[in-house]
Amino acid sequence: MEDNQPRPPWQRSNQRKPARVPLTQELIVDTALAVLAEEGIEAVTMRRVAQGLDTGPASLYAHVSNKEELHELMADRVLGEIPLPEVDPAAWRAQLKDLLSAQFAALVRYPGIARVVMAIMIPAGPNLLRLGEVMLALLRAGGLSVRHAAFGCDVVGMYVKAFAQESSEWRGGLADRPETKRRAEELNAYLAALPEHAFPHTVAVHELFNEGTARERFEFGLDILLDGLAAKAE
Amino acid sequence: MEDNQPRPPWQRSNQRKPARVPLTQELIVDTALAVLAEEGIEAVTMRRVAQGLDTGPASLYAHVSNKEELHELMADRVLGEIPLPEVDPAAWRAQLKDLLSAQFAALVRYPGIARVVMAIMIPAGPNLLRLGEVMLALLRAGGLSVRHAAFGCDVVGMYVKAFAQESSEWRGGLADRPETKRRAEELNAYLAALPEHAFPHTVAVHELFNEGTARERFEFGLDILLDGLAAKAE
DNA sequence: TTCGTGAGACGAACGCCGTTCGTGACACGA
DNA sequence: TCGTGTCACGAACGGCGTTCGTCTCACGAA
Repeated sequence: MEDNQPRPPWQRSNQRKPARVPLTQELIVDTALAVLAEEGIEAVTMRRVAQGLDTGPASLYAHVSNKEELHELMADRVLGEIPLPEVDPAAWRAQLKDLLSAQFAALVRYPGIARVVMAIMIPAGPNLLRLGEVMLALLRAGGLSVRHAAFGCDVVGMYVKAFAQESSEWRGGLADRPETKRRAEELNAYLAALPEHAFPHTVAVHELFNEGTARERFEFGLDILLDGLAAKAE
Repeated sequence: MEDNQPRPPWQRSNQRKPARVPLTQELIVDTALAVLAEEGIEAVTMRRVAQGLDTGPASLYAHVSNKEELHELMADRVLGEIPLPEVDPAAWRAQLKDLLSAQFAALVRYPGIARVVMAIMIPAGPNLLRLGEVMLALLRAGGLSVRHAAFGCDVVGMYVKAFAQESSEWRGGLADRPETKRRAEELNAYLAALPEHAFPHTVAVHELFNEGTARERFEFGLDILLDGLAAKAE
């Protein structure tokens, strides 16, 4: 990150503050994502991001109008990292599944960003638009009507976002050791002590909650959705 | 809400502050839900709730340990309002669909509560437990294995929560007139001006975003999910 | 070379927020 | 009558998003 080479004297001479970086929107988003990856989403405050750039919070507002806008920029960047396939109509189902899995993975990699994505009402970022276009193309290639493709795109996207939110929130909460672990143990004890006549199924199922990775459960629902969408094709 | 009947004098005599109400957890949750219904979720602050009870924020902490706990209590209350059916194995699919629709309706009635429900990692409230039990019973009645029932319950519940969150957030944002309306118009103009060769499907579909009620789209995905789950039955 | 100008960095402050602490009022059993 | 413990609450702390006004400084015109 840092440039340790000795600078030519004519460059050092007239610069009081040694490494004055110009501070762009891109740089701000970079720093915000770094903070997110290391300290979680609620650490991404204007003050914390500014501190990561060795400046004050007021300096950010020249490049970003809001904390909300910063969050949207972060989300767009994260979802922009995933590679988009060339649409192959014969393989639309597999391609769509891969694409959605990649979305899931990208969202989970930055724990907490999924909540931000869910809060974005209108996906107007450039990367989000491209992503939506490809998903629509895949569904159309699968033989769905325009209407079904639109609805299906919506439903499937929401499923991925929601699962990523829950999954990463749980992971983020689990990483913070004492609180969540204690609650999980409490719940286990609570469920084990539950009156079995009143909650037979809950008791029967309760060990499955801790078992089964998030990815497994994610794919279970995803397959169901894709099957259902394929059945709507004409 | 208020009791305007004149009180017997012996009740009035030794009470300096005229209507000193004892301030219980239930009362706090009531007030919080009233604030939520009228002013949205982000108005539900400790200070605002306390103000609604004519007291200071510190007074709440005797009955509620956290803002987070308050939120969970609110969520449990809202989801507890929905009536649970007697499980009829022959009608499991219709019963499940009705139950999920009722969940959706309850979550949308208090705009913003869906986000809270999503953030609850472990549904340990009494009403949430009862709800889960019935959903599991319905899926088991539909012939699913324990494992599939557990996963299906998870998936379906998440779908409802996510859809309610998006839907109510949009509705909440729409009620606040100027900002969201402006963005929607901006997006319409933006999409209309989109290069059609690069985003053919997005352009073709863009009017469907504003059309089609949330409920319609909700049921579209719900039917797909239920079909898929029914197909897993043995 | 000098000077005006405009964009950007930033210190300080405002009004919120969640939460804690210490005090004080008050009902109740001894 | 007198502890005593519960609960309401005023005051305060630290942190947040955001705004305002000032100051620096590169750059083009004269």
